[in-house]
Amino acid sequence: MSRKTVRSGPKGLEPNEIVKTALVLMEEEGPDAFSVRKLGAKFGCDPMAVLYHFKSKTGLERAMADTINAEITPVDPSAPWRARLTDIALQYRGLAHKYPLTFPLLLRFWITGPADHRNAEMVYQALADAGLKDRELVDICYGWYASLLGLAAAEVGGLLKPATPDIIAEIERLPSPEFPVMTTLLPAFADQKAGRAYDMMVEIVLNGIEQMLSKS
Amino acid sequence: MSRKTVRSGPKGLEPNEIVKTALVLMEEEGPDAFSVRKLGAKFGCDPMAVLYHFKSKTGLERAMADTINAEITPVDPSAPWRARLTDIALQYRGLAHKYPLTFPLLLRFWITGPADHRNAEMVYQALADAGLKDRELVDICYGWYASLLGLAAAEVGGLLKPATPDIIAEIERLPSPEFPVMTTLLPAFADQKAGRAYDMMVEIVLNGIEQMLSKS
DNA sequence: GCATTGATTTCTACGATGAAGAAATGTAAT
DNA sequence: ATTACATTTCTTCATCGTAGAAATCAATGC
Repeated sequence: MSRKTVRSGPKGLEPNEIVKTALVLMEEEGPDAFSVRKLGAKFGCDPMAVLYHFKSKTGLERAMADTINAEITPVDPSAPWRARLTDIALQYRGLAHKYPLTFPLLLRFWITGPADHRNAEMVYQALADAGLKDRELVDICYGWYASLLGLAAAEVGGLLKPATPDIIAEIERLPSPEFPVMTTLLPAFADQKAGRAYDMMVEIVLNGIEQMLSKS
Repeated sequence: MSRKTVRSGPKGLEPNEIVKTALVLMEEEGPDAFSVRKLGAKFGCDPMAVLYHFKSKTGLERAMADTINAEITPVDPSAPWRARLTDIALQYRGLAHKYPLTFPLLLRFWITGPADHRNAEMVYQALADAGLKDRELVDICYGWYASLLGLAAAEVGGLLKPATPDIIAEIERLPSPEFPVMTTLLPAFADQKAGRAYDMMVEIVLNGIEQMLSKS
């Protein structure tokens, strides 16, 4: 009546709203401190009320993952395949930066739901238009997706930030005999500005795919 | 007096042994059911005794991550750079298969500890030998590492296994209006045998890098 | 209007978890 | 023996996810 069309229940708790608020909470608290109880508190309702709409906390998290996946906007199907894939790649990077603490969920579930399928469909189409077929098509779609998520997750997840000295010291005390000079690289890692490495890797993979096309 | 032979404490609880047992427990229980208490039980000692050696559960997990990283065996420095990188890539895939439930820790910490640095050093060396320099070298070392872990994690983490029907139905009820034909791809995803896609992606990235070399 | 039905929401309770902090226990050096 | 120090245990606490029963509410059929 008062609401749009039909309210789902006494409190009008809608799954959509729950997920949206859950995303905010996750970004506020981080994956460790994120809890169903705190989420319930945000709605002023019992924790179990929100869990009712998803069967479990994991179900909720899956829905969160799929919801941010749904933020990927469709690419122009008439654009060249490389442009389409680059577009998608940049969008995923954007997602990772917008939801740095939620993004890792995508690598926990890998296949999240409908939005995920829609996105994979775009990649599939682009690769098909590039001229790939059958098994190669499937394999590379899979590979593209996995490496892309890895890259984006690494960028916001801490490949930039080295472990703190005391943590290193802690682990150092363990088994490893040899020790590397590589640490000099770390500051350079931290120089990772504006996703230069990301762009470069995307380019490299696309070039590799193109080369594979010309060979077959 | 002598360090090695003497046990560290009353119970002779050694960090090395703890981590080794922790890895077993993690593979038995999975990341959700893995707990410090159960680990303590395996040693017949108080849970806090194991936490004493690592400052927190997270510290222990970091040590676990670095320990499996340490299983990567050094590559032959005299081999051609492509062979070295391929070797490393395959070793990471092996790690993922050996510790499917522990491997995701590598994507949680990204930089885990000494063993991690040693491995990165090998990649760095290989890329340097390939002819890369400065910023490109750093960027691609970073990108190689991130996409590699993404690929390996995806293979054992479930990109093969589609979400169960009821989970899909659960999420379907949410926002997404359109729905794709892409689902037809999923069975083909599941056909991922013996890491064909993995090999192909490694090849593609290496080709892309080589191409970048010839351009500059 | 009223009872029924089915979908939500709340309540209570349970077992498990990570960890802080004090106390106890063992080992080694003086 | 005494001291100093490293390791282990014990107690306790706040928090967590969720099972299961009960309560609440909207809508439907009569």
